[in-house]
Amino acid sequence: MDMHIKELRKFDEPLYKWVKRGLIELIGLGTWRPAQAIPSERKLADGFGVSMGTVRRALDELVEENVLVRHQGRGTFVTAHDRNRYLFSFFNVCGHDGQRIYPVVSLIDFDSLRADASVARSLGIGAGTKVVRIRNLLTLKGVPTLVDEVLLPASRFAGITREGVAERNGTLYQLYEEQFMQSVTRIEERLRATVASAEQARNLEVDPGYPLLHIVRRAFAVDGTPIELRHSFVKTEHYEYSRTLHEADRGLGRDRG
Amino acid sequence: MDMHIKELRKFDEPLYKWVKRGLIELIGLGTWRPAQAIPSERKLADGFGVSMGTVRRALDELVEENVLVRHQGRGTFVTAHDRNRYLFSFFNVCGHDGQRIYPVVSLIDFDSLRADASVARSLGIGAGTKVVRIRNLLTLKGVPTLVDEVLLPASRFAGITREGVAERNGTLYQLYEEQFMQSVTRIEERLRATVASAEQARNLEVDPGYPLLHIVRRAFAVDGTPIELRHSFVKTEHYEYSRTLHEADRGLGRDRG
DNA sequence: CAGTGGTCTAGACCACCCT
DNA sequence: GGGTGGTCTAGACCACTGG
Repeated sequence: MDMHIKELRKFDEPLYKWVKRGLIELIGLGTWRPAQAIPSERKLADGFGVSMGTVRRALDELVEENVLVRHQGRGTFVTAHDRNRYLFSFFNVCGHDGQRIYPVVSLIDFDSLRADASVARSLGIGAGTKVVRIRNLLTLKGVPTLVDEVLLPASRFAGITREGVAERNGTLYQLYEEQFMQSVTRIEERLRATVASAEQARNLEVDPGYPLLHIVRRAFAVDGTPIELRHSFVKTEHYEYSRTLHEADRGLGRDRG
Repeated sequence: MDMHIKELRKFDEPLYKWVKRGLIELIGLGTWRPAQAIPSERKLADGFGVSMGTVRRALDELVEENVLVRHQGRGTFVTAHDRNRYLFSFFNVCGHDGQRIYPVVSLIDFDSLRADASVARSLGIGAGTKVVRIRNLLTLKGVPTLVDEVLLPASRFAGITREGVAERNGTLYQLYEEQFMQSVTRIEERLRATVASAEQARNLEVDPGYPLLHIVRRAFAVDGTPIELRHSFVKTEHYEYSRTLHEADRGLGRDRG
């Protein structure tokens, strides 16, 4: 097994939380890649020196958070996020009739800049730190519908290039996961109404001043730290933003673990 | 204890699912009212003739679904849908800093009309059926922020009056639950950007043409049928719409087991 | 203080999957 | 058959709550 768990247990922390943190750490280090199996529950229990029930509880929470997937009789696997999984999870734009459509993404611009105070706070990095900026136009069934600006902390995406982004297969989040070992498990979105700037109007083929849906999104990695800040501007003439909420899905400050 | 569990276990059903169904049944029958404690885990284990771990698993799921609430050292209680619970569950407007504020609601208008084809389809009723219309202005910290129009199928809200709505304590959803036995457990929201009409502008103290967030909401009862159609128009100058999404919260057709 | 839920153990037996 | 996860047991000790 060779588990080098150097981390100490936190004061007053339940054992299963410690096991969970340890597993997140090991996954983050790339010990097991997406779609690969992790050791069996019995082996993990031995490795961590706890009972199977305790390991099971840690695994339960990681499965609930979609970090792991269990297959009876086969094993427990690190979640692999294919195109559909990410799109259906986090792309909430659909037709007025509720129909979900695959967007065609075209890269408008790729550059880097220094984070101002607001961006730095949102990404949990120091002001003046280098961030990568990606700007896209999303077209749905031939209708230019959404422009966005994605900001990434350069330190977590070392080696990212315009070509890598432009020539990717699938979603940006798959790129984060496959190339940079950053899986998105949670997003936070704030929505406002605004009006189109000259450039947005040009891209979306409307007049300046046309009302747009402005979505500010922060995406979080498995360890709970922010890895992306994204501003999206949506023309809602033919498409709209859609979500179903269950009472159990509380709005803020939810603790799933 | 006196548990008259007549229900038989289903074939191939796990024990804890049977316990869970039994508890839901007993709660539905009014054995324990909202805000009342249910028997302790040990007593339930005895009553059902299973181990505590099995009871615990059933309770875990009911807590996750917000049917029960646990308080260490005190007991396990049937959830009461008070003002805070409904507000935090379904009112997603907050300050730009994320701060949640209690809205002050004032009734603009109350009347009834016949459903047109679109409304009828949204509410799952026949075209021409009578619907009640409630229009409100919501003010946050003195700032008029949201106007909405609520449409209810009159048949499910027999006896609803302007006075009953105006003089309610708490949210509309509490009114639905307490007066009309219609608990809201799920909502579906679609968001668009639009511009203020003359009347909306007057109510929200902006100029006509000001960009507004337009939220179309359908609310569903426990049995999954729609009971409310609501159009909200939000001035997002000082407040905004906010949601946190976990990957586990999939958009459509989710089954919470 | 006694009673509650929160955590944890060290197993058991089963259904399922792969070889 | 041998290994996996799925379920279940019959306890243990702890922290917290209320009287």
